[in-house]
Amino acid sequence: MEKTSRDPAMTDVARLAGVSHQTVSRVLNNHPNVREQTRLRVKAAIKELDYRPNRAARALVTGKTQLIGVVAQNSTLYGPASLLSAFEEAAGAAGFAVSVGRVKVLDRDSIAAAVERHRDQRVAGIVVIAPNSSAADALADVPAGVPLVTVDGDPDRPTPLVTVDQAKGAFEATKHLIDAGHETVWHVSGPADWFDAAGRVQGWRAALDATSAEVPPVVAADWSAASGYRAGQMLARMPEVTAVFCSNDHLALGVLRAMSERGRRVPHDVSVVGFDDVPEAAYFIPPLTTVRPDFAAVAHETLGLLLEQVSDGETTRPQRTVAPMLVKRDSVAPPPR
Amino acid sequence: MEKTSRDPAMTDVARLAGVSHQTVSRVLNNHPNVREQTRLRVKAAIKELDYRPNRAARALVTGKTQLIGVVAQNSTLYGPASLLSAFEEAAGAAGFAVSVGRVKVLDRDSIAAAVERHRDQRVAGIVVIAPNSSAADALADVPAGVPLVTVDGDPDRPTPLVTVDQAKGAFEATKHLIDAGHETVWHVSGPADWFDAAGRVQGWRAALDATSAEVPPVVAADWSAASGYRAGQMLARMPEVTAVFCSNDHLALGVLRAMSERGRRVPHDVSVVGFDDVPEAAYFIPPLTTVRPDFAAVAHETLGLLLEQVSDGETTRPQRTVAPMLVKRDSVAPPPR
DNA sequence: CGACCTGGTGTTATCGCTAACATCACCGGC
DNA sequence: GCCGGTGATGTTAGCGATAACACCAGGTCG
Repeated sequence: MEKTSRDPAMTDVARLAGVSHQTVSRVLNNHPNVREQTRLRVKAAIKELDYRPNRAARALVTGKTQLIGVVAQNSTLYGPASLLSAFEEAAGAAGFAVSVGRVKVLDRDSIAAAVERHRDQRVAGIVVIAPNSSAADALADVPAGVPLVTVDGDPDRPTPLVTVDQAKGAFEATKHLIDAGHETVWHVSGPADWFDAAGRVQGWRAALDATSAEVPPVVAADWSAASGYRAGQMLARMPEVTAVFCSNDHLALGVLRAMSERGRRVPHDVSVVGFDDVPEAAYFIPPLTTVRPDFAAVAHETLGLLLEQVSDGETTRPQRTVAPMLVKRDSVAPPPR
Repeated sequence: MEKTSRDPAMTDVARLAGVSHQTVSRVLNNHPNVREQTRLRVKAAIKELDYRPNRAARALVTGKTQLIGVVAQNSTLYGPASLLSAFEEAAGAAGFAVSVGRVKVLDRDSIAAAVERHRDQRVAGIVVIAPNSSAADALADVPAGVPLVTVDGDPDRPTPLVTVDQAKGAFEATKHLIDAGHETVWHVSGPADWFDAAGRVQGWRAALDATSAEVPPVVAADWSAASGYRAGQMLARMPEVTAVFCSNDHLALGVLRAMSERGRRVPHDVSVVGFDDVPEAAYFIPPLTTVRPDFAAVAHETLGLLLEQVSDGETTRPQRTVAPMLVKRDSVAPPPR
């Protein structure tokens, strides 16, 4: 039986088209100085042979790959998962393959190891989804010279960074509640070491300060519905609580449930706003008013920033922020009189 | 300013160690015929220069890459997301990089395009997460000869496939309810075109048949909590319903909530079992008895099957199944008398 | 004691591509 | 009508690894 012959190479295309392999290369790379007729002949030959350029050979001679490495945590949290998914799509559309290095915990060693694996692969650039402080710390170890963009990372660090404008979203959510007539707004917060959570606290506080509203204590939680439920049980018992801004939709779901169990109707007695706009948010009872981050936009900005670094070596505007959008549904109403 | 000189190559290591580059290659690839002393000298040189082999060069000469392509849907559903995450980890541990090609919808064209992108990259093999029938259909277009493993795909197709044993998990869940004393078990199902959902229906029915229990009509839903809630509202009104097996935990959550709103206590009045064991399941009220698929095991099997194909060209046992585990919590009790 | 193996090493060719330079026909301008 | 420019193409030289073969010392064996 005959062994399957090797994949067609550039010379095979060249032979079929009656040109040199270099001309084939020129056609492939859209060089200007190729006669139209020749270009067509070459393209026909490429199609006929189902020729695909060998990326390894190209990478070898150019010293560049079309690969982007992403370091992400091994979690299924909505925010990071959406971000990753959006980034893969954006990079794919730009002709880059995305290699994902998963990490169990966001600590220094794991992240350093994941970055090393990517460097071994000679990725063109690396994106790190670093939503909490331990992850951000780990980036100090990454040697300079590797194009690197942090997503969801520490806004106080000078590394190139793209984030959702958490503070702005939180500000708008809070202001929306105040505008509805609430005297003040309580806040159920995510984990303190997450930048997302910190930014949302900051925006919430700013909105209260702007109208000289009293600032109640932050109710600390993690990102889970369970912890939102616990926080909600507490808040439901306090009659002065008429408006709650939750750091994400799952927390809000927990609060919604606690309120409902205590007989406090949403939005009639208590208004609730979330953050993330998870797919189910519109099906909560009542449909949840929330803040929608534009993950696709974050992904695009990230890719742009990274490719800028890849080509220029340096970046002029290292930090970019994407404004989220308030999505009004049915969980906000004026306070009861 | 001096331009950063190029990365060290094998010859640089060779020069430093006083050997030929071929000897360096032998050390790197663990060839037997290298003197121990030489091996150590070479290793020291590698370390000193922080040398990393150029994968492009290796791929060029060997014709193989260390890349695995994965095609997955652009969704954040718990099952597929966990699977992807687990696979990335497993492949990473085995020294393979994983390139993810996201697809917006699981239709023929999108999947074919994603597969083509991976073939362009000359991945060693491709994994397709194809949880519903349209995705499985699309695989008919994939040319033979590319190592390919389907995860969560159509069990009736002859392609190499790894799945959770949905039927077994559903069987056990249902049997657990029957063993607790329930006369029959109702089922809230996922979308009919998903294999996961179909397998769970099948297992549920088998368990009922095995004990000659009456088989109530399937309550059809999608995967969302919202649809589970709607199904639950209906079931809660029917006093003869004492046990419900839900096709996933989110559905179960919706059912739980509907039951609670109607004053039917879980597990005292109605028992509920879910599927997936999402992280929050232990924090539902009551903590949910559910079926836990072993995503890590699925990932390992998948990788194994793929690498077998890569090396052998053919596979002997093309279909593998991973048994899930029943996790007993507090949502199951004997029926009320 | 010379032929032969064998473990350790070096030399050379090669993978498929792009960059750089070479070639050549043809053009316009003085 | 010769010169230099320019557009279209071909030729050659690597990129950095592995594979195949060559080589050489030292031991084994007939």
